Amino acid sequence: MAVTIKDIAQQLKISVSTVSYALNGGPRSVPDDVKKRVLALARELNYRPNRIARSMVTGRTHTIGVVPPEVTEDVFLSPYLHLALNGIANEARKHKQDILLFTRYNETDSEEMVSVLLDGRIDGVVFIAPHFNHKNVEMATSLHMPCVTVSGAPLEGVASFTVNNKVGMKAAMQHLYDLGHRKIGHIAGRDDMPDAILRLEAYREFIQSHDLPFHERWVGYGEFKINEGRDAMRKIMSQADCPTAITCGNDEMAIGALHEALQMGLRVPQDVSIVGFDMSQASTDAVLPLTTVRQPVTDLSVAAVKALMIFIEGGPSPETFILNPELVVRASTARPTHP
Amino acid sequence: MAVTIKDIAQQLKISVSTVSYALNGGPRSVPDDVKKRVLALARELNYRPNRIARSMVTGRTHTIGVVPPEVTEDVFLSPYLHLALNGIANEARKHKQDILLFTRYNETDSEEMVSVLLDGRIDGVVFIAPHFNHKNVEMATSLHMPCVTVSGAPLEGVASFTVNNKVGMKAAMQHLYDLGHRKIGHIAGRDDMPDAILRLEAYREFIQSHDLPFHERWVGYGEFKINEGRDAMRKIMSQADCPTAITCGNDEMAIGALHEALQMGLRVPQDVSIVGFDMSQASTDAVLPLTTVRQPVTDLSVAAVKALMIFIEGGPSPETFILNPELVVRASTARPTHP
DNA sequence: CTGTTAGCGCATTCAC
DNA sequence: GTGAATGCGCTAACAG
Repeated sequence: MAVTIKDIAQQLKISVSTVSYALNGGPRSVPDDVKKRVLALARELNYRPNRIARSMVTGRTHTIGVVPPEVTEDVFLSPYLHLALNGIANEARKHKQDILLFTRYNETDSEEMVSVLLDGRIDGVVFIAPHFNHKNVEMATSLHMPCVTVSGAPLEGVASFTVNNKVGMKAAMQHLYDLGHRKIGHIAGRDDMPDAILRLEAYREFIQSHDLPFHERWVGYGEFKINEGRDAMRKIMSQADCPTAITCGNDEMAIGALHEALQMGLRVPQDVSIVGFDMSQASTDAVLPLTTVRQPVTDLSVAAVKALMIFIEGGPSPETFILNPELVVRASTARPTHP
Repeated sequence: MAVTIKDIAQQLKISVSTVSYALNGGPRSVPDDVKKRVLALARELNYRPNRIARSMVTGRTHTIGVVPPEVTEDVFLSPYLHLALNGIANEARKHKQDILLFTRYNETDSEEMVSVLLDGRIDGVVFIAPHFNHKNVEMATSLHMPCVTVSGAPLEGVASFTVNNKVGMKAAMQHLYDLGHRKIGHIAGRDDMPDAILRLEAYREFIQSHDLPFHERWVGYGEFKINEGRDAMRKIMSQADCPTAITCGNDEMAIGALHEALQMGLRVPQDVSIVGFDMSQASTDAVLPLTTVRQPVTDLSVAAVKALMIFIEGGPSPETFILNPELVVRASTARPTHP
């Protein structure tokens, strides 16, 4: 049995309230000698305040929740999630908040999911890249749980911290266009992920607005993973009439595409240019540094937590923040050698 | 104000215990019609059980804590941590446990740290690669908090799930030796991290037992990060008399070493062979797939959580598990061309 | 079979 | 200035 303030009170023959005030340094003052004795005994008995009990009465837990995009095996292998988590952890530490990682809610059952969120263990929650169909976020907000999202869908009444995906992909396309590319393909991410959809749309819009040739067979689909990038690349580049450049929904698929291209005997960037999205560490460490669209996920996460904390502490509601991403030109793009 | 079982009881003019039993399906039976009405009203009122309150009485939180090796800015960028976290999350989900990530304890102040751990929010804790000086782990254990460690130091009375670092490094050295290498250098990790120390020791022991030449200037030191691998490699390989092969304390530094070698105009593996440690994803995605010692961190984490849960649920204490790692030979090693 | 009640550990209000 | 008492929401022992 753990030692409680009651134990201390009894041994010192004083009341629990006095002990509580002495331990917390207020709000009511306690004579110095009494305070000293309380502190001494607390240390001697190895007293640890029970935060659960404190939460019951204060309503604050000093813990913020983090909900990953989905709950499947190995979600925590996603580089995107790492960056977000890192930013969240960095900022949370500054606010003396710990992080509760939800591992087991059920995306398909909003009821259950929201119950888990609202069960009292957290003061607020950060959703990482929620899907379009993520009713949970809206439900949680409407039930007065402070929420923000990092990336993902712009949702009704929920502040989102994200980059302008269309601006980013447009910059990638413009870069290729300026280099002289006219036959440009795309490897898109999950079709239920807002970011992926917007990037694909921007690709299509650029193709149209610049009267570039478009073939559905120049577009591949994956779920943001490296192997899917490989598969899509193989399909696209093994056609007789294939593009000279590829934009990708994220860096991982771009790296997969890069590896596959090399394995197919293509030279990058001479035979095919590749552009990623995110500027992940992997894109820097790749065989050759990837040209990519920089999405400062860590910074966005920091901003999201900052706004969330202000709200939790009684400040104004967080507001959506959309950053224009910049293109980072590195070694995976060049002018086409045989246009 | 959130709705409670008391609200439901009042509206239905029944007792809170009946509501509680109806909601929880036991331990005492409730007539079907009453149960039905309770469930209906609960749904209608959007009732959510408060887990904090439940924890107060049951003593269980269904949350396990995770403590990173240290709490500095950007710890969550460590690939090693990702693998561990991923395994922990995978297994935790199976046990319906969420994860509390400690972001703010102070490693230098064990008192404070332990207080945070023991404040009632978790049922047990996984320490990831604790340093040698990690008094906290032993203290937490002695205060009856169920603990396990993944990797890191073998600590008094705490079950550790780790690989045999010496066996792993020895295998790496033997592989190079068998290829014909006699001049072998090493890039070691942090000198306060048990794993790094053991790997360095194994390197030294192999050198001695095989009567290989040893120079302190062939040994570099880093903190497991990619840039430190670069720096160490540059120092080592820019000497007139330099090694033909390098073993590294982890994959990240090996990748740094690889990049630096290439940048220095050296061919890998012809001019210099490089062996990593971990078999991280990055080691597979690198410019050329790294020969490395496979440390199945994810699997170890899964095993650690499994054992932890058994203990939490009243089973036997977890026991230390030490796995012999295997060498994975890939493209970064070959026989020396000019020995 | 069901209602009343005693805590869980703490912060805080109320009464002295 | 200090002790007693209340309640946070819930579970489970106890009493009817």
